[in-house]
Amino acid sequence: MNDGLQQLFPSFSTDLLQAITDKGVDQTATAGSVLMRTGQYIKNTVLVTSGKIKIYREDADGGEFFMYYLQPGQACAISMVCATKSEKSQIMAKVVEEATLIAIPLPLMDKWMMEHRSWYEFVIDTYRSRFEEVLEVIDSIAFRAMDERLEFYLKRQKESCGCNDLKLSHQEIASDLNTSREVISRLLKKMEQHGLVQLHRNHIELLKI
Amino acid sequence: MNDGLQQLFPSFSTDLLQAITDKGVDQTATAGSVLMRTGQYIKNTVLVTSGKIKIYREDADGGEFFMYYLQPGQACAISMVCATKSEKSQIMAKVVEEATLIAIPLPLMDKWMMEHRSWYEFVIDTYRSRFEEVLEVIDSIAFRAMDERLEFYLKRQKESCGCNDLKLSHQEIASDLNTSREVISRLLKKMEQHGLVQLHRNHIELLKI
DNA sequence: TTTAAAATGTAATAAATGTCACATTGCAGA
DNA sequence: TCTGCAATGTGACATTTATTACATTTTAAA
Repeated sequence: MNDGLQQLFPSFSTDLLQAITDKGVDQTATAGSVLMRTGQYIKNTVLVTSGKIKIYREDADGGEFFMYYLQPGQACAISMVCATKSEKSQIMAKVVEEATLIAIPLPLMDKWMMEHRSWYEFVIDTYRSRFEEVLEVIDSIAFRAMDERLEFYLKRQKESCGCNDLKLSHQEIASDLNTSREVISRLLKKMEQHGLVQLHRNHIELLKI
Repeated sequence: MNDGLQQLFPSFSTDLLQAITDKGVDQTATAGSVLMRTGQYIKNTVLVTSGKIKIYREDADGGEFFMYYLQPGQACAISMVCATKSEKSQIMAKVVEEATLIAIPLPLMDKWMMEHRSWYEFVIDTYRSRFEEVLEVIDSIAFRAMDERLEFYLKRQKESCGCNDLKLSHQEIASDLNTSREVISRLLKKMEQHGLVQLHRNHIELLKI
Protein backbone atom coordinates (compact mmCIF):
# COMPACT_ATOMS: atom_id res chain seq x y z
CA MET A 1 0.00 0.00 0.00
CA ASN A 2 1.11 3.49 -0.79
CA ASP A 3 2.53 5.23 2.24
CA GLY A 4 2.52 8.76 0.82
CA LEU A 5 -1.19 8.36 0.26
CA GLN A 6 -1.78 8.13 3.96
CA GLN A 7 0.06 11.39 4.54
CA LEU A 8 -1.96 13.17 1.87
CA PHE A 9 -5.26 11.82 3.15
CA PRO A 10 -4.70 11.38 6.88
CA SER A 11 -8.39 10.99 7.65
CA PHE A 12 -8.77 7.88 5.50
CA SER A 13 -9.02 4.52 7.25
CA THR A 14 -6.53 1.78 6.50
CA ASP A 15 -9.25 -0.18 4.73
CA LEU A 16 -10.08 2.75 2.54
CA LEU A 17 -6.46 3.47 1.69
CA GLN A 18 -6.10 -0.15 0.70
CA ALA A 19 -9.18 0.00 -1.46
CA ILE A 20 -7.91 3.14 -3.16
CA THR A 21 -4.57 1.51 -3.85
CA ASP A 22 -6.31 -1.57 -5.22
CA LYS A 23 -9.03 0.00 -7.32
CA GLY A 24 -7.85 3.53 -8.09
CA VAL A 25 -6.21 4.21 -11.43
CA ASP A 26 -3.06 6.31 -11.35
CA GLN A 27 -2.84 9.08 -13.91
CA THR A 28 -0.44 11.82 -14.83
CA ALA A 29 -1.30 15.16 -16.38
CA THR A 30 1.30 17.49 -17.88
CA ALA A 31 1.42 21.17 -17.07
CA GLY A 32 -0.74 23.18 -19.45
CA SER A 33 -3.05 20.33 -20.35
CA VAL A 34 -6.78 20.51 -19.88
CA LEU A 35 -7.91 17.72 -17.60
CA MET A 36 -11.63 18.20 -18.01
CA ARG A 37 -13.69 20.33 -20.33
CA THR A 38 -17.09 21.87 -19.78
CA GLY A 39 -19.79 19.53 -21.05
CA GLN A 40 -17.63 16.43 -20.95
CA TYR A 41 -19.09 13.41 -19.19
CA ILE A 42 -17.59 12.61 -15.83
CA LYS A 43 -16.52 9.00 -15.65
CA ASN A 44 -14.80 9.00 -12.30
CA THR A 45 -13.96 10.84 -9.14
CA VAL A 46 -10.49 12.35 -8.99
CA LEU A 47 -8.11 12.55 -6.06
CA VAL A 48 -5.07 14.76 -6.44
CA THR A 49 -1.75 13.43 -5.15
CA SER A 50 0.62 16.01 -6.57
CA GLY A 51 0.67 19.13 -8.72
CA LYS A 52 -1.73 21.98 -9.03
CA ILE A 53 -4.94 22.31 -11.00
CA LYS A 54 -7.02 25.38 -11.70
CA ILE A 55 -10.79 25.07 -11.87
CA TYR A 56 -12.61 27.46 -14.18
CA ARG A 57 -16.11 28.31 -15.16
CA GLU A 58 -16.39 28.95 -18.90
CA ASP A 59 -18.86 31.05 -20.81
CA ALA A 60 -20.06 30.75 -24.39
CA ASP A 61 -17.71 33.47 -25.70
CA GLY A 62 -14.56 31.76 -24.53
CA GLY A 63 -14.29 33.60 -21.23
CA GLU A 64 -12.64 31.68 -18.39
CA PHE A 65 -13.41 32.61 -14.82
CA PHE A 66 -11.14 31.19 -12.15
CA MET A 67 -12.93 29.58 -9.22
CA TYR A 68 -10.44 27.63 -7.14
CA TYR A 69 -7.38 25.44 -7.01
CA LEU A 70 -7.30 21.69 -6.67
CA GLN A 71 -4.24 20.54 -4.77
CA PRO A 72 -2.67 17.44 -3.26
CA GLY A 73 -4.88 15.85 -0.64
CA GLN A 74 -8.00 17.25 -2.25
CA ALA A 75 -10.68 15.86 -4.50
CA CYS A 76 -12.77 17.42 -7.22
CA ALA A 77 -16.13 18.17 -5.62
CA ILE A 78 -17.83 18.39 -8.98
CA SER A 79 -16.62 14.97 -9.99
CA MET A 80 -18.13 13.65 -6.76
CA VAL A 81 -21.62 15.06 -7.09
CA CYS A 82 -21.78 14.43 -10.77
CA ALA A 83 -20.30 10.96 -10.61
CA THR A 84 -23.38 9.49 -8.98
CA LYS A 85 -25.44 10.14 -12.04
CA SER A 86 -22.69 10.52 -14.63
CA GLU A 87 -23.60 14.09 -15.34
CA LYS A 88 -21.76 16.48 -17.61
CA SER A 89 -19.01 18.58 -16.16
CA GLN A 90 -19.97 22.16 -15.34
CA ILE A 91 -16.37 23.27 -15.12
CA MET A 92 -13.04 23.21 -16.89
CA ALA A 93 -9.89 21.98 -15.18
CA LYS A 94 -6.48 23.15 -16.34
CA VAL A 95 -3.22 21.71 -15.03
CA VAL A 96 -0.84 24.41 -13.79
CA GLU A 97 1.91 22.19 -12.42
CA GLU A 98 2.40 18.61 -13.60
CA ALA A 99 -0.04 16.56 -11.59
CA THR A 100 -0.55 12.99 -10.50
CA LEU A 101 -4.07 11.80 -9.87
CA ILE A 102 -5.99 8.78 -8.74
CA ALA A 103 -9.16 8.11 -10.65
CA ILE A 104 -11.85 6.32 -8.68
CA PRO A 105 -14.29 4.47 -10.94
CA LEU A 106 -17.79 5.85 -10.73
CA PRO A 107 -19.57 2.96 -8.98
CA LEU A 108 -16.99 2.85 -6.18
CA MET A 109 -17.58 6.45 -5.24
CA ASP A 110 -21.12 5.49 -4.26
CA LYS A 111 -20.29 2.10 -2.80
CA TRP A 112 -17.61 3.45 -0.47
CA MET A 113 -20.04 5.99 0.96
CA MET A 114 -21.75 3.11 2.71
CA GLU A 115 -18.68 1.03 3.46
CA HIS A 116 -16.15 3.57 4.68
CA ARG A 117 -17.11 6.15 7.22
CA SER A 118 -13.93 8.14 6.51
CA TRP A 119 -14.78 8.29 2.81
CA TYR A 120 -18.26 9.50 3.61
CA GLU A 121 -16.89 12.24 5.84
CA PHE A 122 -14.29 13.22 3.30
CA VAL A 123 -16.88 13.56 0.56
CA ILE A 124 -19.25 15.62 2.70
CA ASP A 125 -16.42 17.81 3.85
CA THR A 126 -15.24 18.33 0.30
CA TYR A 127 -18.70 19.48 -0.69
CA ARG A 128 -18.96 21.81 2.24
CA SER A 129 -15.58 23.46 1.85
CA ARG A 130 -15.98 23.94 -1.90
CA PHE A 131 -19.45 25.31 -1.51
CA GLU A 132 -18.13 27.80 1.01
CA GLU A 133 -15.25 28.73 -1.23
CA VAL A 134 -17.60 29.35 -4.12
CA LEU A 135 -19.80 31.49 -1.89
CA GLU A 136 -16.80 33.66 -1.07
CA VAL A 137 -16.11 34.02 -4.75
CA ILE A 138 -19.68 35.19 -5.20
CA ASP A 139 -19.13 37.78 -2.47
CA SER A 140 -16.13 39.16 -4.23
CA ILE A 141 -17.87 39.61 -7.58
CA ALA A 142 -21.27 40.59 -6.22
CA PHE A 143 -20.19 43.11 -3.61
CA ARG A 144 -16.76 44.39 -4.50
CA ALA A 145 -15.07 46.53 -7.12
CA MET A 146 -12.09 45.36 -9.13
CA ASP A 147 -9.42 46.67 -6.75
CA GLU A 148 -10.76 44.62 -3.86
CA ARG A 149 -11.37 41.63 -6.08
CA LEU A 150 -7.74 41.77 -7.12
CA GLU A 151 -6.59 41.82 -3.50
CA PHE A 152 -8.85 38.88 -2.70
CA TYR A 153 -7.46 37.05 -5.72
CA LEU A 154 -3.86 37.65 -4.68
CA LYS A 155 -4.60 36.49 -1.14
CA ARG A 156 -5.99 33.23 -2.42
CA GLN A 157 -3.00 32.72 -4.69
CA LYS A 158 -0.74 33.26 -1.72
CA GLU A 159 -2.65 30.69 0.32
CA SER A 160 -2.49 28.24 -2.53
CA CYS A 161 1.24 28.42 -3.12
CA GLY A 162 2.24 29.17 0.44
CA CYS A 163 4.72 31.79 -0.64
CA ASN A 164 4.95 35.56 -1.24
CA ASP A 165 6.15 35.40 -4.78
CA LEU A 166 3.46 34.72 -7.34
CA LYS A 167 4.45 33.61 -10.82
CA LEU A 168 1.63 35.26 -12.69
CA SER A 169 1.46 37.61 -15.63
CA HIS A 170 -0.95 40.53 -15.62
CA GLN A 171 -2.69 38.90 -18.54
CA GLU A 172 -3.28 35.69 -16.63
CA ILE A 173 -4.73 37.54 -13.66
CA ALA A 174 -6.92 39.58 -15.99
CA SER A 175 -8.44 36.56 -17.65
CA ASP A 176 -8.90 34.77 -14.33
CA LEU A 177 -10.93 37.75 -13.16
CA ASN A 178 -12.55 38.23 -16.56
CA THR A 179 -11.35 41.77 -17.05
CA SER A 180 -8.68 43.36 -19.24
CA ARG A 181 -4.95 43.36 -18.79
CA GLU A 182 -4.72 47.15 -18.67
CA VAL A 183 -7.07 47.29 -15.71
CA ILE A 184 -4.95 44.82 -13.79
CA SER A 185 -1.70 46.60 -14.69
CA ARG A 186 -3.12 49.90 -13.46
CA LEU A 187 -4.45 48.47 -10.23
CA LEU A 188 -1.22 46.60 -9.53
CA LYS A 189 0.73 49.80 -10.13
CA LYS A 190 -1.46 51.56 -7.61
CA MET A 191 -0.93 48.73 -5.12
CA GLU A 192 2.81 49.02 -5.64
CA GLN A 193 2.65 52.76 -4.92
CA HIS A 194 0.83 51.93 -1.70
CA GLY A 195 3.57 49.49 -0.79
CA LEU A 196 1.38 46.42 -0.94
CA VAL A 197 3.31 44.62 -3.65
CA GLN A 198 6.50 44.80 -5.63
CA LEU A 199 6.17 44.21 -9.35
CA HIS A 200 8.61 42.25 -11.45
CA ARG A 201 8.42 40.72 -14.86
CA ASN A 202 6.35 37.53 -14.69
CA HIS A 203 6.11 37.56 -10.93
CA ILE A 204 4.62 39.64 -8.16
CA GLU A 205 6.10 39.92 -4.70
CA LEU A 206 3.49 40.30 -2.01
CA LEU A 207 4.56 42.65 0.77
CA LYS A 208 1.53 43.41 2.92
CA ILE A 209 -1.05 41.07 1.50
CA MET B 1 -48.31 9.09 8.05
CA ASN B 2 -48.60 12.27 6.11
CA ASP B 3 -49.89 11.69 2.61
CA GLY B 4 -49.01 15.13 1.22
CA LEU B 5 -45.44 14.47 2.20
CA GLN B 6 -45.21 11.64 -0.27
CA GLN B 7 -46.38 13.87 -3.08
CA LEU B 8 -43.84 16.54 -2.22
CA PHE B 9 -41.00 14.05 -1.94
CA PRO B 10 -41.95 11.28 -4.35
CA SER B 11 -38.50 9.73 -4.34
CA PHE B 12 -38.59 8.97 -0.62
CA SER B 13 -39.16 5.39 0.47
CA THR B 14 -42.10 4.50 2.71
CA ASP B 15 -39.70 3.80 5.57
CA LEU B 16 -38.10 7.20 5.18
CA LEU B 17 -41.42 9.00 4.99
CA GLN B 18 -42.44 7.26 8.16
CA ALA B 19 -39.20 8.25 9.87
CA ILE B 20 -39.67 11.86 8.82
CA THR B 21 -43.21 11.86 10.16
CA ASP B 22 -42.03 10.32 13.42
CA LYS B 23 -38.89 12.31 14.07
CA GLY B 24 -39.24 15.52 12.09
CA VAL B 25 -40.42 18.64 13.88
CA ASP B 26 -43.06 20.69 12.11
CA GLN B 27 -42.50 24.41 12.02
CA THR B 28 -44.20 27.45 10.60
CA ALA B 29 -42.57 30.67 9.47
CA THR B 30 -44.51 33.83 8.72
CA ALA B 31 -43.94 35.87 5.60
CA GLY B 32 -41.24 38.46 6.09
CA SER B 33 -39.47 36.64 8.90
CA VAL B 34 -35.83 35.68 8.74
CA LEU B 35 -35.50 31.95 9.12
CA MET B 36 -31.75 31.80 9.38
CA ARG B 37 -29.10 34.47 9.76
CA THR B 38 -25.52 34.46 8.58
CA GLY B 39 -23.25 33.17 11.31
CA GLN B 40 -25.99 31.38 13.20
CA TYR B 41 -25.33 27.77 14.16
CA ILE B 42 -27.25 25.22 12.18
CA LYS B 43 -29.04 22.81 14.44
CA ASN B 44 -30.99 20.82 11.88
CA THR B 45 -31.70 20.09 8.29
CA VAL B 46 -34.78 21.74 6.86
CA LEU B 47 -37.31 20.33 4.42
CA VAL B 48 -39.80 22.75 2.92
CA THR B 49 -43.40 21.62 2.63
CA SER B 50 -45.08 24.88 1.68
CA GLY B 51 -44.33 28.53 1.06
CA LYS B 52 -41.37 30.23 -0.50
CA ILE B 53 -38.00 31.17 0.96
CA LYS B 54 -35.30 33.36 -0.50
CA ILE B 55 -31.67 32.50 0.16
CA TYR B 56 -29.22 35.40 0.31
CA ARG B 57 -25.55 35.95 0.72
CA GLU B 58 -24.83 38.91 2.99
CA ASP B 59 -21.84 41.20 3.12
CA ALA B 60 -20.42 43.22 5.98
CA ASP B 61 -22.04 46.49 4.85
CA GLY B 62 -25.57 45.13 4.94
CA GLY B 63 -25.74 44.17 1.27
CA GLU B 64 -27.96 41.23 0.42
CA PHE B 65 -27.34 39.26 -2.71
CA PHE B 66 -30.06 36.87 -3.84
CA MET B 67 -28.89 33.38 -4.67
CA TYR B 68 -31.88 31.09 -5.04
CA TYR B 69 -35.33 30.10 -3.87
CA LEU B 70 -36.19 27.27 -1.54
CA GLN B 71 -39.56 25.80 -2.37
CA PRO B 72 -41.87 22.91 -1.42
CA GLY B 73 -40.25 19.55 -2.02
CA GLN B 74 -36.78 21.00 -1.58
CA ALA B 75 -34.25 21.04 1.22
CA CYS B 76 -31.69 23.57 2.29
CA ALA B 77 -28.38 22.30 0.88
CA ILE B 78 -26.40 24.45 3.28
CA SER B 79 -28.18 23.01 6.27
CA MET B 80 -27.25 19.57 4.99
CA VAL B 81 -23.53 20.02 4.54
CA CYS B 82 -23.20 22.13 7.63
CA ALA B 83 -25.37 19.92 9.79
CA THR B 84 -22.81 17.13 9.89
CA LYS B 85 -20.41 19.28 11.84
CA SER B 86 -22.79 21.89 13.22
CA GLU B 87 -21.13 24.66 11.32
CA LYS B 88 -22.24 28.27 11.14
CA SER B 89 -24.61 29.29 8.41
CA GLN B 90 -23.02 31.01 5.44
CA ILE B 91 -26.30 32.35 4.21
CA MET B 92 -29.42 34.22 5.24
CA ALA B 93 -32.91 32.82 4.59
CA LYS B 94 -35.90 35.13 4.35
CA VAL B 95 -39.47 33.88 4.13
CA VAL B 96 -41.35 35.39 1.19
CA GLU B 97 -44.59 33.45 1.51
CA GLU B 98 -45.71 31.88 4.78
CA ALA B 99 -43.90 28.58 4.96
CA THR B 100 -44.22 25.24 6.68
CA LEU B 101 -41.09 23.27 7.33
CA ILE B 102 -39.92 20.00 8.77
CA ALA B 103 -36.80 20.21 10.87
CA ILE B 104 -34.71 17.05 10.92
CA PRO B 105 -32.51 16.84 14.01
CA LEU B 106 -28.83 16.93 13.19
CA PRO B 107 -27.85 13.36 14.08
CA LEU B 108 -30.60 11.86 11.95
CA MET B 109 -29.37 13.60 8.82
CA ASP B 110 -26.21 11.53 9.07
CA LYS B 111 -27.84 8.34 10.29
CA TRP B 112 -30.36 8.22 7.47
CA MET B 113 -27.61 8.50 4.88
CA MET B 114 -26.68 4.95 5.76
CA GLU B 115 -30.15 3.61 6.42
CA HIS B 116 -32.19 5.03 3.57
CA ARG B 117 -30.95 4.90 0.05
CA SER B 118 -33.58 7.40 -1.07
CA TRP B 119 -32.42 9.89 1.56
CA TYR B 120 -28.83 9.49 0.41
CA GLU B 121 -29.80 10.12 -3.18
CA PHE B 122 -31.93 13.08 -2.24
CA VAL B 123 -29.10 14.68 -0.31
CA ILE B 124 -26.55 14.15 -3.07
CA ASP B 125 -28.97 15.45 -5.64
CA THR B 126 -29.72 18.50 -3.54
CA TYR B 127 -26.01 19.29 -3.35
CA ARG B 128 -25.54 18.82 -7.04
CA SER B 129 -28.47 20.91 -8.17
CA ARG B 130 -27.67 23.76 -5.78
CA PHE B 131 -24.04 23.74 -6.73
CA GLU B 132 -25.03 23.98 -10.36
CA GLU B 133 -27.47 26.76 -9.63
CA VAL B 134 -24.80 28.71 -7.79
CA LEU B 135 -22.40 28.22 -10.69
CA GLU B 136 -24.97 29.75 -13.01
CA VAL B 137 -25.27 32.69 -10.69
CA ILE B 138 -21.50 33.09 -10.89
CA ASP B 139 -21.75 33.09 -14.67
CA SER B 140 -24.25 35.88 -14.63
CA ILE B 141 -22.17 38.16 -12.42
CA ALA B 142 -18.77 37.21 -13.77
CA PHE B 143 -19.52 37.34 -17.46
CA ARG B 144 -22.54 39.52 -18.00
CA ALA B 145 -23.54 43.16 -17.77
CA MET B 146 -26.49 44.36 -15.74
CA ASP B 147 -29.02 44.18 -18.58
CA GLU B 148 -28.38 40.49 -19.12
CA ARG B 149 -28.21 39.84 -15.40
CA LEU B 150 -31.65 41.40 -15.06
CA GLU B 151 -33.06 39.16 -17.78
CA PHE B 152 -31.52 36.12 -16.13
CA TYR B 153 -33.01 37.22 -12.82
CA LEU B 154 -36.48 37.66 -14.30
CA LYS B 155 -36.30 34.26 -15.95
CA ARG B 156 -35.48 32.62 -12.65
CA GLN B 157 -38.33 34.44 -10.94
CA LYS B 158 -40.65 33.21 -13.63
CA GLU B 159 -39.52 29.62 -13.15
CA SER B 160 -39.93 29.95 -9.44
CA CYS B 161 -43.48 31.27 -9.44
CA GLY B 162 -44.60 29.53 -12.60
CA CYS B 163 -46.38 32.60 -13.86
CA ASN B 164 -45.79 35.63 -16.06
CA ASP B 165 -46.70 38.23 -13.51
CA LEU B 166 -44.00 38.98 -10.97
CA LYS B 167 -44.92 40.82 -7.81
CA LEU B 168 -41.67 42.69 -7.36
CA SER B 169 -40.79 46.31 -6.87
CA HIS B 170 -37.83 47.83 -8.70
CA GLN B 171 -36.22 48.36 -5.32
CA GLU B 172 -36.45 44.69 -4.42
CA ILE B 173 -34.91 43.62 -7.70
CA ALA B 174 -32.17 46.20 -7.26
CA SER B 175 -31.16 44.96 -3.84
CA ASP B 176 -31.36 41.31 -4.93
CA LEU B 177 -28.86 42.15 -7.66
CA ASN B 178 -26.90 44.51 -5.44
CA THR B 179 -27.33 47.54 -7.64
CA SER B 180 -29.44 50.70 -7.40
CA ARG B 181 -33.11 51.16 -8.04
CA GLU B 182 -32.52 53.75 -10.77
CA VAL B 183 -30.43 51.32 -12.78
CA ILE B 184 -33.18 48.71 -12.64
CA SER B 185 -35.89 51.24 -13.51
CA ARG B 186 -33.91 52.38 -16.54
CA LEU B 187 -33.20 48.86 -17.77
CA LEU B 188 -36.80 47.74 -17.24
CA LYS B 189 -37.99 50.77 -19.19
CA LYS B 190 -35.71 49.79 -22.04
CA MET B 191 -37.01 46.23 -21.91
CA GLU B 192 -40.55 47.55 -22.04
CA GLN B 193 -39.69 49.60 -25.13
CA HIS B 194 -38.36 46.44 -26.72
CA GLY B 195 -41.62 44.68 -25.92
CA LEU B 196 -40.10 42.19 -23.49
CA VAL B 197 -42.10 43.23 -20.47
CA GLN B 198 -45.04 45.36 -19.45
CA LEU B 199 -44.51 47.48 -16.35
CA HIS B 200 -47.14 48.08 -13.71
CA ARG B 201 -47.04 49.39 -10.20
CA ASN B 202 -45.68 46.64 -7.95
CA HIS B 203 -45.71 44.01 -10.61
CA ILE B 204 -44.06 43.20 -13.89
CA GLU B 205 -45.71 41.31 -16.69
CA LEU B 206 -43.34 39.16 -18.68
CA LEU B 207 -44.12 39.07 -22.39
CA LYS B 208 -41.20 37.48 -24.19
CA ILE B 209 -39.03 36.31 -21.33
C1' DT C 1 23.75 39.40 -32.39
C1' DT C 2 19.50 40.14 -34.40
C1' DT C 3 14.79 39.52 -34.30
C1' DA C 4 10.32 38.34 -32.90
C1' DA C 5 7.24 37.67 -29.40
C1' DA C 6 5.60 38.41 -24.86
C1' DA C 7 5.03 41.39 -20.92
C1' DT C 8 4.31 45.74 -19.20
C1' DG C 9 3.39 50.95 -19.12
C1' DT C 10 0.42 54.70 -20.32
C1' DA C 11 -2.83 57.97 -22.26
C1' DA C 12 -7.15 59.09 -24.44
C1' DT C 13 -11.69 57.95 -24.93
C1' DA C 14 -16.01 55.32 -24.69
C1' DA C 15 -19.41 52.89 -22.24
C1' DA C 16 -21.62 51.16 -18.19
C1' DT C 17 -22.97 51.85 -13.75
C1' DG C 18 -23.60 54.47 -9.51
C1' DT C 19 -25.25 58.61 -7.18
C1' DC C 20 -27.96 62.63 -6.37
C1' DA C 21 -31.83 65.49 -6.77
C1' DC C 22 -36.28 66.00 -7.55
C1' DA C 23 -40.88 65.29 -10.10
C1' DT C 24 -44.82 62.43 -10.71
C1' DT C 25 -48.09 58.86 -9.83
C1' DG C 26 -51.07 55.68 -7.52
C1' DC C 27 -52.71 53.63 -3.44
C1' DA C 28 -54.17 53.13 1.39
C1' DG C 29 -55.65 54.96 5.47
C1' DA C 30 -57.44 59.01 8.14
C1' DT D 1 -62.02 63.31 -0.12
C1' DC D 2 -57.68 64.40 1.43
C1' DT D 3 -53.11 63.27 2.67
C1' DG D 4 -48.89 61.06 2.99
C1' DC D 5 -46.07 57.46 1.64
C1' DA D 6 -44.22 54.18 -1.41
C1' DA D 7 -43.15 53.31 -6.12
C1' DT D 8 -41.58 54.94 -10.25
C1' DG D 9 -39.63 58.31 -13.84
C1' DT D 10 -35.93 61.14 -15.28
C1' DG D 11 -31.92 64.13 -16.01
C1' DA D 12 -27.33 65.55 -14.64
C1' DC D 13 -23.14 64.14 -13.22
C1' DA D 14 -19.29 61.17 -11.00
C1' DT D 15 -16.87 57.03 -11.05
C1' DT D 16 -15.42 52.73 -12.60
C1' DT D 17 -14.30 49.73 -16.07
C1' DA D 18 -13.53 48.61 -20.99
C1' DT D 19 -11.38 49.63 -25.27
C1' DT D 20 -8.02 51.36 -28.40
C1' DA D 21 -3.69 52.54 -29.63
C1' DC D 22 0.91 52.69 -29.00
C1' DA D 23 5.61 52.78 -26.64
C1' DT D 24 8.95 50.36 -24.04
C1' DT D 25 11.22 46.53 -22.00
C1' DT D 26 12.60 41.79 -21.49
C1' DT D 27 13.16 37.21 -22.93
C1' DA D 28 13.79 33.51 -26.03
C1' DA D 29 14.77 31.83 -30.36
C1' DA D 30 16.98 32.07 -34.92
